[in-house]
This record gives sequence, structure tokens and C-alpha cells, in this order.
Amino acid sequence: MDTRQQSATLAQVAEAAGVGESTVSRVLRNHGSFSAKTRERVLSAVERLGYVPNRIAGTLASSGSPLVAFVIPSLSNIVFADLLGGAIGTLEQAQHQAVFAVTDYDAEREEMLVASMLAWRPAAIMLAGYEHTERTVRTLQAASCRIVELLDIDGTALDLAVGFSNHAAGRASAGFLLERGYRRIGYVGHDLMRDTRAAKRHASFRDALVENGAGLAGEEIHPGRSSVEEGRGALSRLLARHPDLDAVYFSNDDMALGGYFHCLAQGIAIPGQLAIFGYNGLDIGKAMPQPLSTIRTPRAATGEVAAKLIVDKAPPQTVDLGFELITGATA
Amino acid sequence: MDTRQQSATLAQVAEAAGVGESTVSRVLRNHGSFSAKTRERVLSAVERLGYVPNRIAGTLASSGSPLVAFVIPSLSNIVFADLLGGAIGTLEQAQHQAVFAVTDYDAEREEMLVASMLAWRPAAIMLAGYEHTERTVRTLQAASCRIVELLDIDGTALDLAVGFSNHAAGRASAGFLLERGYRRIGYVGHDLMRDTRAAKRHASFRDALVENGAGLAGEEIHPGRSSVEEGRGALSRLLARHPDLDAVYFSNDDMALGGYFHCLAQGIAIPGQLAIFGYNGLDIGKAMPQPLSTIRTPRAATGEVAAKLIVDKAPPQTVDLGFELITGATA
DNA sequence: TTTATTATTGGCAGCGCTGCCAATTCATGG
DNA sequence: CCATGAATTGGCAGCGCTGCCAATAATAAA
Repeated sequence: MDTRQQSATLAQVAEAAGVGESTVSRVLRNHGSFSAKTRERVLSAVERLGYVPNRIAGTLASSGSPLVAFVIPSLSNIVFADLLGGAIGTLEQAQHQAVFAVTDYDAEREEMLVASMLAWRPAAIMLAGYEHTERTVRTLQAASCRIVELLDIDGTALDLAVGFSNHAAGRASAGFLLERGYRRIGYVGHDLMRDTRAAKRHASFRDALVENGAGLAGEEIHPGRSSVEEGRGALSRLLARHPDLDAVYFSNDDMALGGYFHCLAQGIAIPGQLAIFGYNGLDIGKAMPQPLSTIRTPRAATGEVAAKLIVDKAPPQTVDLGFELITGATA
Repeated sequence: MDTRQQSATLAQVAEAAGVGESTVSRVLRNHGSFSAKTRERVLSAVERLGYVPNRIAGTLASSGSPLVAFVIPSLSNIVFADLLGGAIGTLEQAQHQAVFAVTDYDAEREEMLVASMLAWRPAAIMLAGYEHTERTVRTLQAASCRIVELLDIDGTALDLAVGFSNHAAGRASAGFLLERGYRRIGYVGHDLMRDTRAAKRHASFRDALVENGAGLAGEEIHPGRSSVEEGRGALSRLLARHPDLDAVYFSNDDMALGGYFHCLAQGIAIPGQLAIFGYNGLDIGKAMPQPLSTIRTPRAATGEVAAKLIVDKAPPQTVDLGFELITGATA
């Protein structure tokens, strides 16, 4: 037997408290004026009826929406979880509510999901990066909500952008390895068609090497998503073709950790025989027997700043949060 | 200059198409009957005006809500990301939309967040585990939405429950280690006050050892959340106090990986000198030089099944998805 | 005491859409 | 050509809440 009753409405609370509807609304939102006595009666009626305001109705009636939509490539990549985590705290304080959808690194899906998100009339929509289909861009521009592009600032923002330069990160990584004396440098990565930010790092890394007369000595690209397992396998394949490499740049820390495991398993000395460099600066890198050399990206801060800009209704702008090169023990 | 116009309404589309509002509504939802010609005119008007239906209004007007609320302890723990990932696919197909909030393993926060989620009148609310404050339970029972408790089935469900037995997992782990001949077994874990599922595993693991005349030879509990780094530090501290341990059960794979790293760094032979056993069955365990011995939990499946039950409006029930003991090379 | 102000209230028209029902049109059979 | 039932269609009352404005009560000033 289902004992769940239809939940009470504002009108019922008003009736029970013997006041008008608007008075209840004012008390509950602590907005406008009302006497202490009235407040008491309203709150008591609310308690008695177990009233829970209906935000769907409230949102429809008022102009502003408390929803903030996130359209992210993946949830299993800790990067996006960190991003969300950073944003949520700030949003919550401002009484905002996060809704989200996962594109799986698919631009077509992003297009569909953006449209479906817009149907909720969110105050803002947060997207990863700049690469959207033409149709997505049109849809976004026609929408009357703020647009925030995250984790990448190498491009022209539609409205707000918060993150760091993937091009600069790629260059910085190349610079570091060259400076350390490595010359036969390889690359191990994952699907560059989908992860456009990784593609930018890859391109800039290679360009920087070429400009310095080194060039990429070899590369192995796993066609699927990144993972520790695939990093291990990919490095193994790369070394089979190019046994003489002295350093490898990985598309991210997960792949790099896989590479590290391969070396451990094969008895390859790090960094003496092979240097390893990652990207992201995940916590796990700090706990490795040899701390991972990598670039730490401000993921949580990106989410936090983005949320703050939305809450503060900041004018269109691009915020560069930079990144930090971590000199570990693997390169 | 802000060129964003107020988005069009159903009424405007109806006017532009020269038909009634309900006709537009029927065409857009592909529900009820209308002629092919009418359909054309409506869709063309929609295209012309760039109309995006307002789901806030639609939800308010119709009875059922397309929202499904998730109240989870953490986002940075990949376990919950897997769970969400599993659920989202199914929900999306059924035109549902996920909204979520993070409790940070805090029951008081859960209480507040549940109340705030209920204000969105979701079709269902998904929670991790059974441990809720009394007030949370009251609030939930008074709500007219489905309740799904996830990742734990050791208790009495409020409505639906999907997951596996943490008690059984703890016992299975103990049984495995005993069977393999380990006798001086320690435990390394994280904050048991907050992570009640880990606490259940810990209790059952210890009980199983005691029942077999072994007992827990020592334990080290990190007061904060789990992480690879803390796992490494905790094992180091535990071994300092109990150098004679021959196996250690970790609260999860992250902590176990930290322990593994500690052993690598200290030259402790695995599993000869010390065996390591984890919990969760993360992918990373498979890529380690020695695959991690652990228990693989069906996280994505839990999310998927939970979503399916909601979509299918299944009657109250508890679904045990079980778990799989992975015999790796660390124990 | 009277009037000017200010603090509190309640009434009610929407917000944009869906559901119900009556009205209209179309197709068929006699 | 007209009746009959099916296929289409439009009108409109809400869904539960907020915002605006007028009405009323309370308090201060004259």
C-alpha cells in the first residue's frame, strides 16, 4: 500500500496558517516584510504539513533559473569530476542546482545534449573546450543563457572561458624535456580526434621539438579513450618499434602511469633508461615510488572560478588560470 | 551588446504555423494525432523561430517528472562516477534528466540535500547506502517519489535497493586470505565513521578472522578520505608498529595501490613478504606490474539496473548484483 | 486627535505548457 | 446526397509559485 500523499501546496499552507499565499511565499524566501508572529504561524504550518516548496513551479513563475547545466565529455575521467566538484560548492551557496550530461567525447552527442539542456532554461551552460559543431554554436548563441567554455583558452570564447592553454602546456613539456637533455623523444597518447585538448598539446609539443631541431622520434596512439592499461600497452608497442627512445611524453597521467608500470615490469630504469612525462598532475602521481613528472592543471579551481563568474554575473571574459610544471623523479 | 532574444514560446510557434497551441504540443511530442501537412507547418515554424520547448513549464503542467536526483558522497571517488555513468545511459533513453548533489560523506549534509532535491519533485532519488539520519528517512518517506538505495543491500530498503553485500565482501576477502595461508593479517583503511560501507566490510572482515581463530593482527586507520597517498602512508605506519604482518586488507583499491607503492619503494616483496588485498576492482589494478588481488564490484551495473527499475516503475525490491573476487598476483 | 508614513498583508494575473473536451473536418457506406 | 464514425483540431482551465499593486494595520509626527 502506498501511503505517500500528494505533497502540500503553498495554498494549503496559507490556508492552514490563516494567511495569504504571498505571505507564505515571502516568509519562506525571507524576502519582503512580515511580522514575527506571522512568521511563526507560517513555519508551524509548514512543519505540520511537511510542506516542501516546488522549485519547478517557483522557477517557472520567477524569471531567473537556478539551474546550471554541465555538458562534459566523461565522468570516469577524474579531471571532469574535479571540475564539477570545484563548481558545485560555489553553486550550492548561491542556491543553484547542477544538472549534467555526458557527451562521451562525441561532438554530435554534444549537439543533441546542449539542445536538450537548453530546454531546462539554465542560468548557464558549461562546456569542455572550444570544439563544437556549427549547429551547437548556433544553438548556444540563440539561447539566452550564459555560456562557459572550460579547461581550454586557446580560441575565441563565445561568452566566458576559464582554464589554461593546452598549447602552452604542450610547449612547456617539450621545453622541459629538451632542457633536461633528452633528444630521442616519443609520444604515447589516446584518440586525438575526440579529445581535442590532448590533440592541441600533442601538436604544440611536436612543434616545439621541431623548432629545436629535435622532432618527435616516434609515437603510438591508442584509438580509444585513455586508461592506465592502454598506456602500458601503448608504451610497450612504441618501444618495440623505437627501442632507442630516451623519453616519452604521455597524453595524460593515466597513460603515463601505465607506461611507468610497463617499465617496472620490464625492468626499464626510470629515468636513466627512459624518462616519463605526464599531464594533469593527479594526486596518484605524488604517491608513486618515483613521483611523476607532469603538469598540474587547476581543475577544481577552473570549476570554482567558472561558478563564481556565473553567480556574480560577470561580463564576457577569458580567465587564464595557468598550470604548474611538477618536476618529479621520472624525467 | 547582447543580441540574445527571449526564446520563443509555444503560443508564438502556434501563431506562426497558423495552428492551435495543443496541435503544436502534439506534434512536438509526437503524441495524439495530426496530419502530415500540419506536422510540416509546425516543424517549419519551429525551425524558423528557433523554438526550444521549455521543460520547466512542461513538467509543471504534466504530472510526471523527468528528473532523477542523485545524492552521492563524492565525485572524486571513481566508484560514484561509474555508478552515475551506468545510470545516465538508461535514463537518457527514457528522456530522463539527472541532477545531483554531493554529501561529502556527511549525513547532515545528506539530510539537507535530500530536502533540497525533493523540491525539484524528481521521479526518483538515488542515495548511496542505508545510513541516513532519522530526519532524512522521514523526509524521504513523506515524499511521493521512488527511493533507490545503492551499493549496499545489508539492511532494510525504504523502497528499492540495488547493489551487493558489503558484509559478504568483507567475509569473502578474509576467507580468501586465510585460505591462502596468511595468518598475521592487518587492515589499512580510511574514515569509517563517514564511509559506512567500508565500515561494514571492516567489521565483517575482522569477524571472519576471529571466527577462524586468526584475528586482526593490527590496523591503521587514516581519519580522512581514501587516497593512494594516504594508503602509502598508512601502510608505512602500520608496518612500523607490526613488522611481522604477512598480509594487509585495504579499505579499497586506492589505498591498496598506495600500499603497493610503499612496498615497491621499500623493496618489500609482494606477495612473498607481504600480501595486499583491495576492494573495488578498479581498472588500474589490472595494469599493475603484479595485478591487484581484489574484489570487483558491479558499479556501472548497479547504476544501470537502478535506472531501469525506475524507468520500468518496478515494485519495491532489493536486487543483489553480487561481486567477483579477483585473484591477482598481490595475494 | 488627525494626518502622514511605514510596515504588513492579500488578491490575482500570469510563467509556458499539458490534458481534457467539445468542435470541426474527412472518409465511408448506404 | 446524407448519416456515421474516425481523424484532426482548437480552446481553455489549470500545474504551484512569484511579482505587482492595492488594501489594511501599525506607528510616528503634527
